[in-house]
Amino acid sequence: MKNGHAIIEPEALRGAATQAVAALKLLANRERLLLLCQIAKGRSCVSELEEELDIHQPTLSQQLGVLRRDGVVDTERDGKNIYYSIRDPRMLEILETLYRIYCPPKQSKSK
Amino acid sequence: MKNGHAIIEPEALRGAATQAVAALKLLANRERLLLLCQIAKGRSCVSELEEELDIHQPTLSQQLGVLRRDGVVDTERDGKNIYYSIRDPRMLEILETLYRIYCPPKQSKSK
DNA sequence: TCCAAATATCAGTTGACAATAATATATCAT
DNA sequence: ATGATATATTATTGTCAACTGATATTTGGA
Repeated sequence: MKNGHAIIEPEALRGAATQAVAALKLLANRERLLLLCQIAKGRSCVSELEEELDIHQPTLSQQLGVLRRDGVVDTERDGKNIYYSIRDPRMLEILETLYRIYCPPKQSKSK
Repeated sequence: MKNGHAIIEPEALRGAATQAVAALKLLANRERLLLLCQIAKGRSCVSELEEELDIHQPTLSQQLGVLRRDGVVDTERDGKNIYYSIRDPRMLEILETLYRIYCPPKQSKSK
């Protein structure tokens, strides 16, 4: 890493860290991360997510509730279904980075 | 986000997610994130970190212990002091992204 | 060898998060 | 209005991570 980040005052740094940590906490759970990856690929409704991720419904809704309250995702009702999409572009940026690091195009390396 | 990531099989994706989540968990704590930022700026010893971050010693050592065991940091003894530095370049990449997102050069936005 | 400084480890407590089960709400079709 | 489907909420419980306090280990200097 280039050693030259913008110099930032300790107080501001703490503030930034608080924000960053809030986002990281949301990502730091395997099911929720996969969930966000799925939504990032394109909006999906709860039953689709339930099927693709094999998480059972109340748990899924609870997690989605967290993401909603934190402003990370948007919802849109279409008849009986509710579609989720990513709202916070910063989340997408982090997801991009994670893809780049942990999902290399050719070789997949498991633990 | 461009909708085109490398297509990755569900199993491999789960493996990648497991790895990513392990890293994210380490970052998803304010003190530990600040700690890593500090170390990323240049190697530092425990007492320096203790002073700069105002975390008391056993807690700090415990956190550093976690980072050590997970292969995220390297240690190097110099006399009575032990110096820490980042070992895992992937951590640096994530930290870079977080800086870009949450520590914009000019305007600092809190909360 | 003995002491002080730096760091690490251990045991106990607490608090936050996630899973589950049960129930509630909203929408559509009849 | 009634039933069925999709989603949300609530209460309960179990698990794990982090803080604290006390103690151990390592090193350098007297």
